Amino acid sequence: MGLSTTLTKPGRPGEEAGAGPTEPVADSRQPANEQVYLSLRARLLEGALEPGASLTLRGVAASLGVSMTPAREAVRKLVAERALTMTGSGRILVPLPNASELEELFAARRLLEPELARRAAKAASKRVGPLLKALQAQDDALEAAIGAGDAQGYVRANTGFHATLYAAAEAPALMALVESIWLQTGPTMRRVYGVIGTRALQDFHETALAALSDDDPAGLARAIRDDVDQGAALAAEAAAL
Amino acid sequence: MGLSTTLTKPGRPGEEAGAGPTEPVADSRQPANEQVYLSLRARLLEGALEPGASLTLRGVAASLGVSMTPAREAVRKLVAERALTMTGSGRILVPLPNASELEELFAARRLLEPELARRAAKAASKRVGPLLKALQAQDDALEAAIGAGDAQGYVRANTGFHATLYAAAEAPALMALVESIWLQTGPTMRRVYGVIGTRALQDFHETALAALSDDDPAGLARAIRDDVDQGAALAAEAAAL
DNA sequence: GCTGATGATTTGTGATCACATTACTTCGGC
DNA sequence: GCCGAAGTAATGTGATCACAAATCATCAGC
Repeated sequence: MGLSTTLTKPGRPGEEAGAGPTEPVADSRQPANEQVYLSLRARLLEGALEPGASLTLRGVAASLGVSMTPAREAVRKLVAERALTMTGSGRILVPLPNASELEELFAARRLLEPELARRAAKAASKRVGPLLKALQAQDDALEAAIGAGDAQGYVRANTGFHATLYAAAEAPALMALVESIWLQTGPTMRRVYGVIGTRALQDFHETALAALSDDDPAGLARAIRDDVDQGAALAAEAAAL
Repeated sequence: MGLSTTLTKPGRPGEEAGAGPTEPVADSRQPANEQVYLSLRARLLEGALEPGASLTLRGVAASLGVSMTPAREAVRKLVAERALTMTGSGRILVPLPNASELEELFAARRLLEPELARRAAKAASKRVGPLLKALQAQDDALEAAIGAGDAQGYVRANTGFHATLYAAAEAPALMALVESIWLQTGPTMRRVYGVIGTRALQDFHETALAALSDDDPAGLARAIRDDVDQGAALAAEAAAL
């Protein structure tokens, strides 16, 4: 049984839809609520959870083999990060940001991410080698996912590229803000994959890598801004879908 | 008994320090966890909770007359918003952002708030009257708090001014990001009051009001940016304190 | 065939308890 | 007087239960 994620119009109350089975975690000495949180978070980031789908505390708890309490902690943490929504009556849903909210989220990304990129470039300017290599790997994974038609892998590799870059900035507070945004755009970003190919896309990741190796923080920031803008355009298109 | 907020080096385990008594809420039909959340959040925003102070779930619960469960929900929500911190062992404390984190937070404010101000100006351009009046009231309260030596009132009025302005932008996603930042800077902002007067301060709120009534979004955004910059300078000074 | 009410079920919330871990206090030794 | 160890108290976590509210399914009526 999955996460008890059901679409808004499921067949029966007990029926489970979407997201495949999740192993009962079990092992590490991490608190249970953290494990549930990470599990849900990863699915959200990758867009594995359908926007509009609903989950239940008991369902989440059962699917990960824990009690209701840690499931509650995890879900409410995600709700606090706006990665999940609770209706007034307490129903938990994967949010479906409307066009206006999506615009806001990308506006915020456009403001914050170039700054993070600039800081990363400055911080890593001494030793760009390892960073470039890691970014190249993420970008390869991204292209591979596109080639393989793996929408989930595409979203994961794309956020991975940005996350790897910004990690070099060593700015935890800014990073937390950006991650919160990603969590919110995650579910819809998956749909973006569907419109890829309907537009001529420019590879700003390549531009970013070039700027980084040229030790050009401003150029890197510009490339990231363009990349976010392109993503915003795709998202706007996908949202209308 | 307060919120069981104890400084890091309190007299005895059961002893309560800081933050005065809080009425047991009780009334409205809001869920208990929300009431606890709002109560803690308000104190955090106003800087009523000393940075570095520690709270306990049982203490919070007892002071508001609820059980441990809603206290947990509220505290963890605040932790998710980085308004509270949990040590690896689970101790809850009011975070004391270091200079570097403070710089990040103000950098984010500097990026996001002018945008929010610009949007507010555009959205309210048809009817600036009521907004101007509300902002003027907040600004009067701010000056009154300064005159009265009320540090808590100062912080409340200052964030109130910004909150009132940005509310006109009707951008909930952006607003949520900014509020998360305020929650993080809140405790240290109280200290800012201590260094006011040691510097010649310019009243950018006045400039902002003028730009708003002149229907000048760019000018308003500039004024807000300057205001944030000034706040950053004060905070940097206060942090060294 | 469709809409409306009614009943059973599921849902989140809050409370309480046991437990492992951590922090604190106290007391002994140098 | 200061430091370190042992015992004690306190803390967050997780589980379980009762309950009120809301949802969904079923079915009667038109």
